[in-house]
Amino acid sequence: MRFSRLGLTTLKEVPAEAEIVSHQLMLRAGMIRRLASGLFTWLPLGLRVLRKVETIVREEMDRAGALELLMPAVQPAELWQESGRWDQYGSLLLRMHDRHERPFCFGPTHEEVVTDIARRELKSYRQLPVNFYQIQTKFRDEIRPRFGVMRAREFLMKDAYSFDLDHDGLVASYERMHAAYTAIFERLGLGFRVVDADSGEIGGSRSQEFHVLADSGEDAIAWSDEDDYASNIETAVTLRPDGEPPAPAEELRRVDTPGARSIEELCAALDIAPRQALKTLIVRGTEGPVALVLRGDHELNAIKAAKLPGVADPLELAEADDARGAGAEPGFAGPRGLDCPVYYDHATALMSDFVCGANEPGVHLAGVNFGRDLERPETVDLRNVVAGDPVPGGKGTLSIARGIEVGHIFQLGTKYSEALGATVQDSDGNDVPMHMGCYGIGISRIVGAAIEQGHDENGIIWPAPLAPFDVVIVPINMHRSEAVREAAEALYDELSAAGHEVLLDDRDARPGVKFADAELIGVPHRLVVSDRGLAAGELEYRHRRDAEARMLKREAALDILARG
RNA sequence: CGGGGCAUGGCGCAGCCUGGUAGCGCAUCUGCUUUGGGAGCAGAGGGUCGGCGGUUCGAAUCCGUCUGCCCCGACCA
Repeated sequence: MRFSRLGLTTLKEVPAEAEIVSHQLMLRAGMIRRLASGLFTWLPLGLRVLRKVETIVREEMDRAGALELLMPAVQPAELWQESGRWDQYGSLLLRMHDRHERPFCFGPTHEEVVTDIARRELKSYRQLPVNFYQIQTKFRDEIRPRFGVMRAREFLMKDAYSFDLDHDGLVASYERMHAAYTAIFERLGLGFRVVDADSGEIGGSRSQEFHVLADSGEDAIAWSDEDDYASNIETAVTLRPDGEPPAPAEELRRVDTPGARSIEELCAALDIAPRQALKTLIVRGTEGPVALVLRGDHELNAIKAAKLPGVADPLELAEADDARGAGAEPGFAGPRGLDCPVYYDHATALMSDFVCGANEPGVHLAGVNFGRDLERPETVDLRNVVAGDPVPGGKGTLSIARGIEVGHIFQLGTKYSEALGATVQDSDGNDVPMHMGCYGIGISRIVGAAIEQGHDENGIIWPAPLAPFDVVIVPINMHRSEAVREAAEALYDELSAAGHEVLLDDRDARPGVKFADAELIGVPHRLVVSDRGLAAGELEYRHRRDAEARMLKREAALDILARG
């Protein structure tokens, strides 16, 4: 490809709409352009990268024995009514009507459609296992699209669905996908981690997420430094600590704390550390409010809390009046004297001489102790893990990093096959619902994630398998030197013929402009052709990751490229 | 949806407070010079100042309203 034919305009300045590096660089490099919130055009340069990801995913899915098909993006409402999700899915689902006023939606996912195919096509256990997949545009009407292609409303996704006769078969299919995903992310050259995850709305028993590690990631993931435990922080388990709290050293007393409604304000007012305070949250319950009590420096885990008996799911704070009805004063709530169920987090078990709300405006209690001022509580897992927490398996401690969720695999079980009547005959001639798994990869999100992981102040640094071109030829003064032109053209032809994806910067521009664009776009190998080098039979070579360029004999430079 | 902000050529911004000729840098086009890290000079094109309504002799500027976009929260590949 000749640069002059690429139709590309790069930007020196960062468009104001872009918050994170990957979005900024994709705009600056001319990979994408925004059409509306969460909707993007992939320009030729960006599309080349998207296709690379797509190709690798397709090859590995095929290798794992999955069968590619292509389902409609637009789906009839009746299928969603059959599964019960037409009403459940909410406004994430883009709904529409055809000319006959029949309701449809733009598919956010394809469990319903694929299960419909399966119930029509799969009749016998002898046809199983089957894994159908597609690479297709999805639409989810996200409440807040952001970060460019990372959380777009329209995006490219690989979604796969496995069908097995029984649970054991499902587990085997699931393991095959786990292995295929691992192979995919390794081939893509991305640093990633697999973690246990909440199965969420989709339902089912087991689920794991594949995260590309990056500081800008929206998820926090925790893993063990000694065994293979790894989990999204949403589901990472905290343990009940061993031992007893220290004996009380202080008397229970009231302290005036006007205006100290948060832990931060309380600690500032009393000059204590957050871990010496108790945080009491009053949330909605199925029968009146429920109190959740945590150590002041810990964060409530809403997913864990919503699963506790008597707590409303999804988790919501109680109205102030409801809280007062249970004896709690919002902003100054504490467990003492409450008239509602109270859940204590494990970590509170070892606290002594702590501070908590007195359930009166402007007043807290200090020197509070369990066993004396409060009943010694049963504790539950309520909080997010923090770095240094013990690993649930018992060995080592947890580390925490941020990740971008690029893949998610689920064991669905029979939820959809039962709802839609997707059964096969087993060897005894009985109709049994198939056991399903589903497996997603965010193709377009991976492009953004790769940039989050690979960039510097000059632009993108692609992993080799994703680069839009693998080598860029920068001729110096090509438009004045016939020798340079001929050498550059010859090199271009030779490398192209050898199977390289070559970008020839044939623009009549100054070298600095070409260097800057080559680095912005992130082409891994750069060859500079100049009169100076030609006289010595040399080319200048520099890898995108190298600090300095070096002069090499032509053959030596070509040798580097040949080795990839 | 709740809270906050912004909207002026393709991109980044100024002008608005205190109403009166729409401006700067980058990008684009032409010419000349230049040519190893985002060149210089000269010239050119491109904006109904987000839409609608109001106030006024006169609105980018003041008022109202709608829309779009961005940020913080819940959601997700």
